Amino acid sequence: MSSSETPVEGAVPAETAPTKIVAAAEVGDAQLDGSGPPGNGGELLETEANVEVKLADLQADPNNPLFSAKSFEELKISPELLKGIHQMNFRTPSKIQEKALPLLLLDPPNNMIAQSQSGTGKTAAFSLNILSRVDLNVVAPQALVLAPSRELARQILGVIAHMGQFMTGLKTMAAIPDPTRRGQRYDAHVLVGTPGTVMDMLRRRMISPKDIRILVLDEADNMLDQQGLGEQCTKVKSMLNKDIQTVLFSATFPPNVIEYANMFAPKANVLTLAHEELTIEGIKQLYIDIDRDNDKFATLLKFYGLMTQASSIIFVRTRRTAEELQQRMIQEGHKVAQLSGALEGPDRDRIIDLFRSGEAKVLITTNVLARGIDVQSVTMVINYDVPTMADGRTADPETYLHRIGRTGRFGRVGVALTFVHDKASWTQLNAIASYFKTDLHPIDTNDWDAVEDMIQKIIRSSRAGKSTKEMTAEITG
DNA sequence: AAAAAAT
Repeated sequence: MSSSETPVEGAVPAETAPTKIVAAAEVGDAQLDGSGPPGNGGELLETEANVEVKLADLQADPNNPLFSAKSFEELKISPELLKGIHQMNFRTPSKIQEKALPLLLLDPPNNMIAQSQSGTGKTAAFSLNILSRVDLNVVAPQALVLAPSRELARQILGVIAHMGQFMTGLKTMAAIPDPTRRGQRYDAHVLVGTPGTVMDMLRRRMISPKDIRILVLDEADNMLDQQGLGEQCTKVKSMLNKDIQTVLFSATFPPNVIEYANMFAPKANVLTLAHEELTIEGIKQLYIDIDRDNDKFATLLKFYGLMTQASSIIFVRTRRTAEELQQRMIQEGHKVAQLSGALEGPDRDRIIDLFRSGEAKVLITTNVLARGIDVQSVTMVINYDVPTMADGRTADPETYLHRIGRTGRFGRVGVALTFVHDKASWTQLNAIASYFKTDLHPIDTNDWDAVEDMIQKIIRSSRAGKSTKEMTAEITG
């Protein structure tokens, strides 16, 4: 739209595109030497992926070193904010942070549309931009972040509050349904909320739009594309000032939403990835062929022991399945938590917090938690149901990618296991694999010991904090 | 189908 310029690769050595995901390295013996978990620094996040940078200003050169931040220190941010970044264990900007931060922080502010793989530090990037622009002397909403779920909104708020902990007087608030605050004004510098609630609060004048200068949509493709969410986000934007900085972030931007994204954030600087480059190398993608639908539950039971090695998420298609599966697991004597939009807000808060703390290790959930949720102890993701579109038949590659992205956070390794039980689910998984040009590895059900051993190794490596860079994990010999 | 509103 705004730029017809030829996309230019970023100022990184042009690596060969990672077409082969079927690497044949061996899972090294995890060195449980207490080297500790990787920090959140970018040094562990060398993804090989090439970010395409398209600048709204056609005169500007994307390879200009000014548009690449090799350190947080070189950015013009306050000592208090820098202290918060260090406190969070961020040492070096990740690839997306390196590219996005200089462009986000320019004055006057530019819009941005940015794509980066799951678990590479998108939240920190837009949070830093927000905090560096907040005027603490004005106690009124100045930045608004919208997310597709209550849980994600709370998580983002936590990151912003953590990063801004040394900014004296900073106030942040969650704009999510809260019966105890009915009718009260939301006078905080930064608000993070869900679209419907924010829209309602703006209408009721509980949120003043007057000083809002930044609007961020996290999981932007989902926010703009999904029926309901899209209208709500558009309505919210229409109630804000016209000249605000609009920032869209996601791991995925399917072709059908790009045009709308460009209208929502016009003249944006755009950072994109080819969809072949979206899969995270550290996530070992497996599938298991199950003969009959009825055997799915029995198969799940076989994995329970592995699931409790660290933390695991089981994704199902419907709220009802989530609840039924939990009941059956409990009947088998297993401890499992369950979360879906069918629960009340306070129960949702309680359960996700139990899962974060590790008190609940196995969580059954719907797509409500498919996107954005960052629990670094998650080593295993199980797709009990293959993700499909609304019709229940067509494969949903984006949701698959977001689901498996709940593991393998910040360069760690993880396992993603998808259940295939009939021709339809087999076709769907194949469509997903070819969409991302990824190979999925079959689990050999005849050699359970080998399966257990292989997954065990990955989990142990993950728990030891081994990053993909340190250790290339593999499954098939 | 799920999510998203105190509609």
